Amino acid sequence: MSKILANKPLYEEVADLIRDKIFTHELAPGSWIDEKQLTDQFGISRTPLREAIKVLASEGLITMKIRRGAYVTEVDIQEIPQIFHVIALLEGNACKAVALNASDKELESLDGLHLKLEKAAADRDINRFFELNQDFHDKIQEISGNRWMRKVITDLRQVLKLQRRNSLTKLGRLEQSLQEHRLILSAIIARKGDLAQELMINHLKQGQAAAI
Amino acid sequence: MSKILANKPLYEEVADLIRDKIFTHELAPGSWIDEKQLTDQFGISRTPLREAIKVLASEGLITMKIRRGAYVTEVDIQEIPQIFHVIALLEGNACKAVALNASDKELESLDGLHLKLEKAAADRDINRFFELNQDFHDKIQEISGNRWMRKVITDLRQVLKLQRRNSLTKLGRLEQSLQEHRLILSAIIARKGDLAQELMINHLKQGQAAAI
DNA sequence: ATTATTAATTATGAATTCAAAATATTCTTT
DNA sequence: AAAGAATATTTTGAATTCATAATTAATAAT
Repeated sequence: MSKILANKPLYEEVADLIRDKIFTHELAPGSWIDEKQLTDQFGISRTPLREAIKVLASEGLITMKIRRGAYVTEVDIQEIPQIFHVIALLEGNACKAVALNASDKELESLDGLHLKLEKAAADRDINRFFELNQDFHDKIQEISGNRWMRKVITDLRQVLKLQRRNSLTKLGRLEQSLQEHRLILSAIIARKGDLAQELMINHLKQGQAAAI
Repeated sequence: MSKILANKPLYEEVADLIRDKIFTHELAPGSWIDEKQLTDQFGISRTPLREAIKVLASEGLITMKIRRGAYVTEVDIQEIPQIFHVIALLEGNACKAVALNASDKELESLDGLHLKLEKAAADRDINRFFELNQDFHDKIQEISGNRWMRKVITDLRQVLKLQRRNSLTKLGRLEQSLQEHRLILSAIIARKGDLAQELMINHLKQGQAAAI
């Protein structure tokens, strides 16, 4: 690593690197973590690597077998709807809260984000769309102001990323997702809490269907 | 430790021990983790201790400051309602699911648990009551069958335990809590999903009020 | 006596070392 | 040649060691 004056502990940097590898499927679900290979690759010792592995295990991304090693968690396909269910419950509720309580200024910033999303879609910039799509959801949670709800959703989305590869890349799904966002946004702006909630839940259900 | 053939990795045992210390307030919120003191006390080296600390940090129980150490997380009092809100949303939903989908056998086991709870209350066995109270909630989640929801609730309850000391020990609260459980159980058995959900949410709101 | 500066101590972050368990390989034996 | 036992290698779990940053203590200067 040879980094002078790190602002982050090494084990966190390493955890980030491994997370990336997991999400890009460079480390695919079920594959074993080769400590030697990774320490060589990262140029670090086993200590911070093993600390990182333990953290990822407590996030559910990695599963540890005692005296046998650790492997990337394989999410049982039948658990995917369960995870979506929890996310939908929470994001739907956050959405309702935003519709009912957000300040005009907050709604403006949400609207601004959505505008960028429209732009990315028009440009057919899939990666940017994907990123902004995530930002839109995250912004709603931010505005709703429940730090803990946000953390839970973030963690669960992370686990979903183990499985899902390309739900948004499916032709037509992008356009449909955009349309759903439009509806959600207008319900929020119209201060229709229940409608916004329902639309968000439906939106996530669609995403789930596309993911499986 | 000097334990031959451990079935759990040492760092997990240590994490459990530290969790206990945190919940009993032997390690109170805000107090710094003294690595030397703990390694001496547990008779282990710093390696597994530090691994445990990192896991607890990712659970939110401990906060780490780089090159400065780790301390028991102090939950901002204004965040408590946020945490309760998430728990209520999830447990309420689980409760509804149980009312609508549980098998008769599962309801029987839930009823059996409640009976023990009544017994403990009659015996004025506070500790046992507290334990069974937790089991009752946990059983509902188990029956509802969403592993991930359960994990989320467990983690959040853990954070709550940082703060709350003795909400159930308050005179009268025990009896009231029991009465609320009775209502929830009968709504579930009567297969009234929405009512069961509402009662559970209300029950948790009461608990929150008592906790603050 | 109080503040600055420097030195000593302690604590943290990370690499290395060591012991034991698991896996792979070789050597028998049939 | 195949199965099983014995040995060697690798890998994991945990203690120890080492370097550096942070804190405390001690000294000097105003």
